[in-house]
Amino acid sequence: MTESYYPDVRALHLFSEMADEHFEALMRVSYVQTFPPQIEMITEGDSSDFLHIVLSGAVEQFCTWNGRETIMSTIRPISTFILAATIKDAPYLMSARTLEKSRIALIPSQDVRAVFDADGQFARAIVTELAQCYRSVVKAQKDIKLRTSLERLANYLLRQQRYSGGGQGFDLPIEKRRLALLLGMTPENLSRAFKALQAYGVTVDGAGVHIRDREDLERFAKPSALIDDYSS
Amino acid sequence: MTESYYPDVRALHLFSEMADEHFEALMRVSYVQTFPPQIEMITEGDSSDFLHIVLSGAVEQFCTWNGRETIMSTIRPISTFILAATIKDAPYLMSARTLEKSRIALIPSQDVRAVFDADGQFARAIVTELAQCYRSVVKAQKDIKLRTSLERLANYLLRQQRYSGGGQGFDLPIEKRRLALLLGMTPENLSRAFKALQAYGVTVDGAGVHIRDREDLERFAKPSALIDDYSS
DNA sequence: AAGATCACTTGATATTTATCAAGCCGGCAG
DNA sequence: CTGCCGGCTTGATAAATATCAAGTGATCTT
Repeated sequence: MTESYYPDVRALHLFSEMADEHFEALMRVSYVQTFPPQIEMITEGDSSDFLHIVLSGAVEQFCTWNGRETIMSTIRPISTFILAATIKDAPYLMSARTLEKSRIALIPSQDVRAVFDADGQFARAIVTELAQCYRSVVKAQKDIKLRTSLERLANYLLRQQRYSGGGQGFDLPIEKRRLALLLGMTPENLSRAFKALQAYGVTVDGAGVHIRDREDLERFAKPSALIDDYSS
Repeated sequence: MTESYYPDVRALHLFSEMADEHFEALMRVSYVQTFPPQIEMITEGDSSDFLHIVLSGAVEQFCTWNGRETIMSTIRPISTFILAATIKDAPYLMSARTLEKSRIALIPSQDVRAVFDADGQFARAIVTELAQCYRSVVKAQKDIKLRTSLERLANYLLRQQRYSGGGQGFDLPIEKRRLALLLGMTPENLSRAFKALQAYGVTVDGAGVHIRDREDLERFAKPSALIDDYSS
């Protein structure tokens, strides 16, 4: 197995500041696996033996209960996931499946915990990352408890537009039926919600979205830094 | 100001393992303040200058957007809050108000961060605490995205029953109008939901709740360790 | 003790969201 | 090329949830 992914992992804020020897130690015990699309890599309730890093492809975290399913987040390269379960040595709260063919690096959880104790910089980075994850879920919680589905979609589109460079037109990064579950609604209602947003200058053609006048949409969506700004 | 609260704070998992000198250093720069009921101590968006610890009384975290309000959690002694904002040195995502007259200890955020770098045990404890907080929000998110309001109430009652000793009767720890917002519904619908749960042996008189047959209610509520077990 | 206030409840109604059942359409396999 | 399949859409309907408007009962205040 090639070591070509080391620099990419090293560049992650989680690993960028730690001592070389500790980074090397982690990389030596980790390995890379390639998964085909639509494979459930992690099932909620299982014990967390590895910290996962998405090197290429895409992974989604989802949860099920009583026959229902919802999507919690989509993870794209290069990022880690299930850090909290790894740290706490507790069962996964979310399942994960590949959306596309994906390369995943796996670092044994016990080694992550060991290096945490030995490397202060790494410990600092883990805490920052965890705090970031925590704040992201709090924002998601505010989004769903304070907004209607139409408002959630409008704000999602505004975030996505910004993320994709700020131009009027951009492509949805995931299928609509998945976006619906991510936003806490059904695919049918997502369809209707897109139509309802035409009144605010939003047009859709397949995965392509066009926002005629951002300010017009913002007047309806009322985006807030404390919900929609994923960088803080 | 008395130092009588030191042992209580020291007993928190967050502070129990750290070196004496570091604990003393934190306590020296911290102070205690007593707030009357219904005081907004923290407003979302403000910068996070202190880590807060509820010594007595009760505090609730809530969020607002576009004229709407929701409650995120209730914090009772002895526990910390807004740890993530303190660590990241980022704005608060949630506001906080006292429910009763409360004594709050305040530790300057910069000192928390400094001791974090100096004390590995403390760093470890912070990470564990943060991971716990993260997992709690994920569970809350699953609760609200996968369940109807009636199911959320049923599971809340089962959790509360267990928490209060497991007997058939127990008292709601917060007002019903607050419970409604915590569960993501209106007070009116909470009232109706209680009535609907009569069909499963739940009776309510004021703050008192009686569950005739736990198993009967569980058949409807379908509690899951991955949503309702707050200890893992 | 009388009046005011507030949490809670109830009923009627409106809105939001989900479900069910087709139908459309583009990609893909045979 | 043709037919099938899956994602998407649409319409009709049902269920869940919110809103509005009273009304009740307890507590607090004066």
